[in-house]
This record gives sequence, C-alpha cells and structure tokens, in this order.
Amino acid sequence: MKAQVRLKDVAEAAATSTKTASRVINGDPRVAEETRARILAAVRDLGYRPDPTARSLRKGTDDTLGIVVDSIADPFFAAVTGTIERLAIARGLRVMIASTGRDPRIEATVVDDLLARRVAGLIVAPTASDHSYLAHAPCPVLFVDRRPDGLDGETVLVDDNDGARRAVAHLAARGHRRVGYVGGKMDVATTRNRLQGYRDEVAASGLQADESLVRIGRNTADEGRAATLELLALPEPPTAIFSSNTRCSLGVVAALHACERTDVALVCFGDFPLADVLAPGVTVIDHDPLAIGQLAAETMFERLAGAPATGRDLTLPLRLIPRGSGEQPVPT
Amino acid sequence: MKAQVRLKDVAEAAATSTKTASRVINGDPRVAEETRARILAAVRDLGYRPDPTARSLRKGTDDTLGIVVDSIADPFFAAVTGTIERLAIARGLRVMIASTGRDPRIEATVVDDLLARRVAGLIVAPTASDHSYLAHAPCPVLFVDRRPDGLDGETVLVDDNDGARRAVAHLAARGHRRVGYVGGKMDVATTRNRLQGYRDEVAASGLQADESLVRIGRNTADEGRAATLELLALPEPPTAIFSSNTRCSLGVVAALHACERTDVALVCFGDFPLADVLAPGVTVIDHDPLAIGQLAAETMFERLAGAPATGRDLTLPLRLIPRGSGEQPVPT
DNA sequence: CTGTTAGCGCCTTCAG
DNA sequence: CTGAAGGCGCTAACAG
Repeated sequence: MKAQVRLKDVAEAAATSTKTASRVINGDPRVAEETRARILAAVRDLGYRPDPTARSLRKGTDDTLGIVVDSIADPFFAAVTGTIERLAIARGLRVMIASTGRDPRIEATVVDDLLARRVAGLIVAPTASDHSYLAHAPCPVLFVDRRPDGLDGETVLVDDNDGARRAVAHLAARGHRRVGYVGGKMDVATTRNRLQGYRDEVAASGLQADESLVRIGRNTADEGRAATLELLALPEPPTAIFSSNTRCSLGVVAALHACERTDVALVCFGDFPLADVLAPGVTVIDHDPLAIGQLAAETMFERLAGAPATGRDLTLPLRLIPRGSGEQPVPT
Repeated sequence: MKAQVRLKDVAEAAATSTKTASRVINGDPRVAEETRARILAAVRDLGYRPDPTARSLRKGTDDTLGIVVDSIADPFFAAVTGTIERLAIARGLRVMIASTGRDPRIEATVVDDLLARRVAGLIVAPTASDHSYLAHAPCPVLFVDRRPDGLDGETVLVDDNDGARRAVAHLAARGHRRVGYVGGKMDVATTRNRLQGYRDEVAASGLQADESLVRIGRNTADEGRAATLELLALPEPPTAIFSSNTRCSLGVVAALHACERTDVALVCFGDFPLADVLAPGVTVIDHDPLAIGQLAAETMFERLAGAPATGRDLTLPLRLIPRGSGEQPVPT
C-alpha cells in the first residue's frame, strides 16, 4: 500500500507551510489567491485527503452522526435510519449506526462508544432505563420514536395513545364491543402508550373491558400469530383485533388468513408492504417512518448549527387508512 | 461537561508511567501484579475509558468494521447488515454502515472515507464500476451479494444464474411456454446474472424467446407494477412471470391481485413477508439474508485473524419454496 | 519489569 | 497574510 499523503506533503509541494495549507483545506478566507491556487493544485496532484482521525483528535469533534436504534433489521428503524443517513450524507456528514437489541446495557455501551468517538450529534431510540446521563452529553442529543426516562429530551414521535384510540374508536363505530389487543413487551414506552390508548378508548366507547382480550409481550410475528390463535380460541372471542406493532401484525394477519377468519375485523398500528393487496386489505394507522427520519434529521441539523433544543416533543400526525379489514361488520 | 480522564491521569493516580498503564489496558502480561492491580484500581476509580480516536491515530487501525450496501432501508440489506453488526458487536468490534444508493461515485466516496478512518475490515456490496482500487486496500475486503468488477475479490453470494434457471424450469415443467421477466437495471451484476439465467433456461427448455416478454430497469414496486400491466396488455400475454427481485415482486404481486389475474403463474427471486399468506401463496427462490450475513461476518473474522483470503466465491444454496403461485397451470 | 522519548496528522495558539 | 512551535491522547521504539 502506498504511503498516505499528509498535509505536510501538500505544503511542501506548494512551497508553503502546513498551517497555510490547512487554512485552504478548511476554507479560511485569509489566504492569498495565488497561494490558495498553488495549494489546491498540490492537493489535486497528490490526491490528498484529510485524515478524519487526526482531525477528530485535534478538534475534539467529528463530522459523524451517531444513530442508536433497536435493530437495523427492523423495517421501521431501517426506514428511519436510511432517511437520516441519506440527508446526513447530503450535508457532508458521516453516520455511525448501532443497534441495542432493546437491551439497556447494550444501549449504554454503544452510546458511550459513540460519545467517545466524539460524534457531532446523537439520535437515539431509547430503551427502558434511566437516560439522565445524557443530560450533559457533549453534543446535541435527539430522541426518536420514544421519550427517554429521567430526562426532558427533545423527541420526534407520533401520538401513540391517540393512534390506538382512533383505531379502537374506528372499530367501535362499526359496532364491535369485544376488541382484542395484541402488542409487545411493556418495557417500551411506545407499547405502554398504545395499550393505554386502547384502554382509554375501550372505556370511552363503553366497550367490554375484558383483560383476557389483552395479549402483550408479543414481539415477533410468531408470537403475534400465537396470540391471535389464543384470542380466537376464547370461549367468547373478540370480533375485532387491534395489533399494536408491525411485527405482531404480520403474525396476526397470517393467523387470520390461515384460519380463514378474515371476518374478524383488524386495525394495525404501522403500515406494511402488501397490506393493500391482501383480501381484505388491512386497515392501518400509518406512522410514516420517512417523515420521522426527515424531521429527526432536520432537527438535528438545526441543533448542530447552534439552534437551542426546545426540549419539547415534535409530534408527527397519524393517518388512519381504511382498506377493508377495519371495516368488517360484527357478525350477526 | 467534565474533563476527559486521560491515561496520564490514571498513571499519576497509580504513581507510575503512562506506558505501564497502557500496557495494563492492552493486556500486556509483562507488568508486575502489584502495579497492575494499582492501575486497574485507578482506572475504576477515575472511570477511565480509552480514547478510540487517539488509539486509532497512533496504531493506524481501528476496531471498526465498515459495511457498504445499496441502501440500509432495503429489507435484504437491512437483514444482512443487521446480522453482521450483531456478530461484530459480540466480538467487540464496532460497525460503520454506509449506503451508496447504487451510485458508483457515492460508493467510492464512502469507501474512501471508511478507509481513511482505518477500518479493520470492509464488507461491500459493489455497484457497477471498476473496483481494482480495492486490490491494495490496507485491510481485508469482502464482497457480498455481487462480484466486483476488475478484481478477484472474495465474495459471499448466491448462484443468481442457477436460481433464475430453476425458477423458469419450475414454470416450464408446469407447461408454461411464454414466461415474462420483470427485473432491475442492468448495471448490477445480480440482475444481469438472473436475466442470463432466465434466457439460458428459456433456451434450454425450448420456451418462446420473445424479447417483448422481458421488462428490465424496474427497481421499485411501482415500476414492477407497471411492467406487469404492460405484460398483461400484450397481444400475446405471458402465462407466467418470473420476478427478479423483491422490490419488483411487491409490485408484480400487487398488479396481479389488483387485476384479479392471479391465474398468471409467478415465481419471485427473494422471499418476503406475507408471501405465504396471499392467495395463492407466492412461490419464491429463497436466498436467506441471515445466512449471507453470517457467512460474511465469519469470513471477515477469519481474515482479521490473519487467515489469507481464498479469492474464491463463497456460494450459498438457494431453495425453491413452492406455495401455489408458481404451480398455477397454463389456462386451457 | 519499567520509564523516557518521539511521534501518528492535524489544528490552535501566538508571533511575525 | 503567513509560519513556527506545541499538543490533542495514545502507543512503538528503545533504553534502563
């Protein structure tokens, strides 16, 4: 491998000092035009590329954005992360992505590492645990999808409670009185808020508040499928189901189709591919991951540019998309 | 923010030199037990964490793996990347992920940047362009999904040609003579190989080789949908379709269902959620992204440990999963 | 077994 | 407008 071209080499080739070369590289205007031209020529000739590591060590900061999510393989987070990355690159920023697997200890480790690498900013989907240690982070911190515990962090999210309420209200309006709930583990705020919204609307609409209709702790399609079968096997099964996340939804849909019970009404939190192709189409509460990613990225860019954090939630709107499954009537 | 704890602080607290403290941190055995204990105590007391940037600058290498893929939002690459990341973290390695958007210039930029950051190893899904510049990379390089141009790089992939052939042969065995092809742009080797496999098998099975049946350059679900409608509108439409990638497949499936033409047989390259739930279920050639990620990660770990690259392809097996759509008979 | 010296490549003083 | 010296935090050489 050929030796690395250093700033010093550029300076020598241009018959000047490293500092002046550095000024040109960093766009400092106080350099004579002629000198600048000579240095730029040398940069081109030698193929000089600044060493980000050395720069980072010296400046104490890096042009990298840290992103911490549950799992990069989760389609929701993949879409959010992909959007942020695209916009970051367009602004000349790099991106480091790390997954937590929803483990607070792993989260602490990867966040520590990212901070040690002097990231310019940090975007985190927080797991359940105390995040007060991020109150004095040396860089802007922005949360996505969930509010952090123990800290008034600025957060980009949707109104999970309201979304769940609207889903249940939609079913209630079609006459359903027994609505099942399938959702994830309660260690995640998103899940808690959606379940709360379900319970709020069950109470508000005067639906049957039967705890045997509530199946939580289901984080995979297989668990969602199993939960659905359990609900259908109840002595008094629900006539409608609200699925609280996409992983579950894929299992719920699979179970209903496998049992040929698509007469059971269904509303899912989160859109997914082919939801509109199934028969009946799946009615969803859509929370657009691209919009979330875009708002997160733009907010972070503002913080990096010096705009102070509001500390308030940035709430994105939800859309209910009726496609058929949520409009199934109560069997007579 | 409180000042960073440096190695020097640890050394002073332990009444020794930075070099000895460094030895302890790095597990060098040639340190007296007593000194080691004193230093470890100081590390704990002060909460010392080594600075990866400084270490990287000095050592000329980093414990970070670079991953470069088309798009982190693509489910296939999300799954591959997620698997690699999980395994890397388990081995104490960090991961930097970058997307190219299939643009060779962006690829060159992000690869350059990753190399400038002294990544320990690089895993790349190459875009169309000359990759010979990676022949002398200062770290192990491994390719995934596609073979690089202009370079005998070690590559983890599946046999795209064979998979396409098997898909077409499967349809031919059911009596189909006119099989449509829907696929992506030809700038990607994967696509070229799948189209070649299609053509090879069309010839081998004596099917009708009609170029109007071939729709390439379709990289999104919408484009896949449009291509399907075009095929169905032909004076002599195909009785079966082979879809060459998942993005297309989602559009093809949507179009067939929207037109109520699920009598048209369909085999898709790449499995996707709900493929087994649709009616009929979608027959696919499955290339397991988790297995690809795992093999890539493990191969990279071997290279990092010093095992020389074989320079040969690491080919993973493909499975044809019949679910109904690929077994539709020719209408009589 | 331990410590001193000298950088890695860059940028920030502070003088010219 | 330009340059020389010093140091970011760490570790490889090379002594002791």
